[in-house]
Amino acid sequence: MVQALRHPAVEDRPVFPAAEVPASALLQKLEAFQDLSAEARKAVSRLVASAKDYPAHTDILREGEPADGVLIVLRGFACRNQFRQNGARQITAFLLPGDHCRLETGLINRMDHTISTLSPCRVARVPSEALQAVVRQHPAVRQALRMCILINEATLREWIVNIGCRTAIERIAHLFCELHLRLSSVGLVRGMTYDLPVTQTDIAVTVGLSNVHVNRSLQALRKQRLIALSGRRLTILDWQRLSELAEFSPSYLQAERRILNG
Amino acid sequence: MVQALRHPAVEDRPVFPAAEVPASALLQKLEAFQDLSAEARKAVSRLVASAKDYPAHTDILREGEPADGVLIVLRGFACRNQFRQNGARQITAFLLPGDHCRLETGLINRMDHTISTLSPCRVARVPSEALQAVVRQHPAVRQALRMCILINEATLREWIVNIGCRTAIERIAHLFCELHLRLSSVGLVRGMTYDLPVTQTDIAVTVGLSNVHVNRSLQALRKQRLIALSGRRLTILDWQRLSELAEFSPSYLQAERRILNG
DNA sequence: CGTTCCCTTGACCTAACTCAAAGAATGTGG
DNA sequence: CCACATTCTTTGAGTTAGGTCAAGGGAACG
Repeated sequence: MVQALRHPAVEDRPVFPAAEVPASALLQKLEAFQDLSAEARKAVSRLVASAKDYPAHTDILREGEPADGVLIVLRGFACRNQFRQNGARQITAFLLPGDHCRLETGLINRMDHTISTLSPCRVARVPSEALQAVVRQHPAVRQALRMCILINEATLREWIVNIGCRTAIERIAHLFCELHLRLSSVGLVRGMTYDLPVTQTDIAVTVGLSNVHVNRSLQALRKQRLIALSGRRLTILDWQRLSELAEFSPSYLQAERRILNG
Repeated sequence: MVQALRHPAVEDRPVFPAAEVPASALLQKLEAFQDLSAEARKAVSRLVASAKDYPAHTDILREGEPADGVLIVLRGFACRNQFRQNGARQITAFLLPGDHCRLETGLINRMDHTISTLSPCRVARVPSEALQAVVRQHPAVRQALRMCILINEATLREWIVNIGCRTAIERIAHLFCELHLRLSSVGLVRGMTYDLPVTQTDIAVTVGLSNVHVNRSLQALRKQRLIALSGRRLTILDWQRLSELAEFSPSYLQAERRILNG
């Protein structure tokens, strides 16, 4: 069922209604880096079997709470948040389906920031020991997870560049390109469209702008026919021009580019 | 030899002339996290024995070059740089004495950014195998290095917050507080003074501002008697107020606060 | 002792912010 | 299924933090 997305006159239904979200994003992501044996797949699946559902805008782990192990997002968008005393907030990472984040904070095993959901999420919390066991038995899993960690780090650096020296439009364009690639690697992109279950204020807090200015920049992107965005569904109308505008070079995500500009 | 630093009327000699930089910053840093046996210390020392000296403003590793293993800075300030096509630059990390950075970039073992010196540096490049060997024999070293990695990551997040939602003055104040703590953990702070062998433009490129505005913000910090800065030597005159201004909370560095405000 | 790099200052500009309020959606309870 | 409440998005008007350009003054370096 290929979609005709030539015109932004799009229906506003989600691309992936909750029921038909592709199964294990986690496996899909890991297998992009390493072939996994049937047992490895099973072991990984068991790890996340006890995942729980969280509504949107809910804290999964608050700053100061003791924490250990990893958190794995299976469905929905979550994020890492840091707060300032004046109430200002900064999102320092998006956690998409298949993403994991380490919770070990070293000596002091307490969160130094908050992890919360942006949309409704399904999230597994995996204790260190369980993870260690799997990783010890399945080196391929260890290797794949290590790749994820490297990518996460490269992404943090890329975000610093984004916020540090790009204009408002460029920042947003860059974010959209990044999300496209990350989501497509876990099968959550159809054509050039993906669900972006996030408010404009969330985007603002991610790229270091005000919500008003994000709104205006989005309109500029729409006017230039680079994107269509409504009802929390984003379509990239012109990948070529959008990625050029953002100076987006996907190598930091270590993903093969399977972007075909429709 | 305690210094009288009540007045910013300071002599402009470096705090640590090249000759008397404290020996192995690396060991000092690792031992802040883990006690090391004599053999472990020796093994680590051997690892960095082949360090080379680089002049200021020199690329150690350029974007696109194949790379592997780790880089360990023993003396001087280095940094990770990312460039934009228009020539704009963003520093995404400071590499201080004792800091290391992984060079494995995963599948594609190529640098996705450049590492260069800010001041003259002594840097060791350690191949994976050599490091692996040491780490395998000395779990304490592995553990300490793991801590460093977690701290590096937390620092990246903190920088995103810094650039994303603080004012110019706050950003610079935050950077100075961070550097103070990091340098003091490797014995490179005397009283409240440390060498900051970096231009104002470097600072600008670090915190996402223009050099002109950094200059003006520095003057504001001086006028408020929070810092003294001249001849590449920084003195924090009022840690209390400076860290409050920056909303600096040192926990992400996992260092015991041994800050005594003179 | 000249050259180069760095810091400083001034004048002007603009990208992005704030405040405020009106429409759209979306959700909720009756 | 409708009425109400809430949360988002959009728009307008005015402000400001920080940028740009340009040029002079120091300090450092070969």
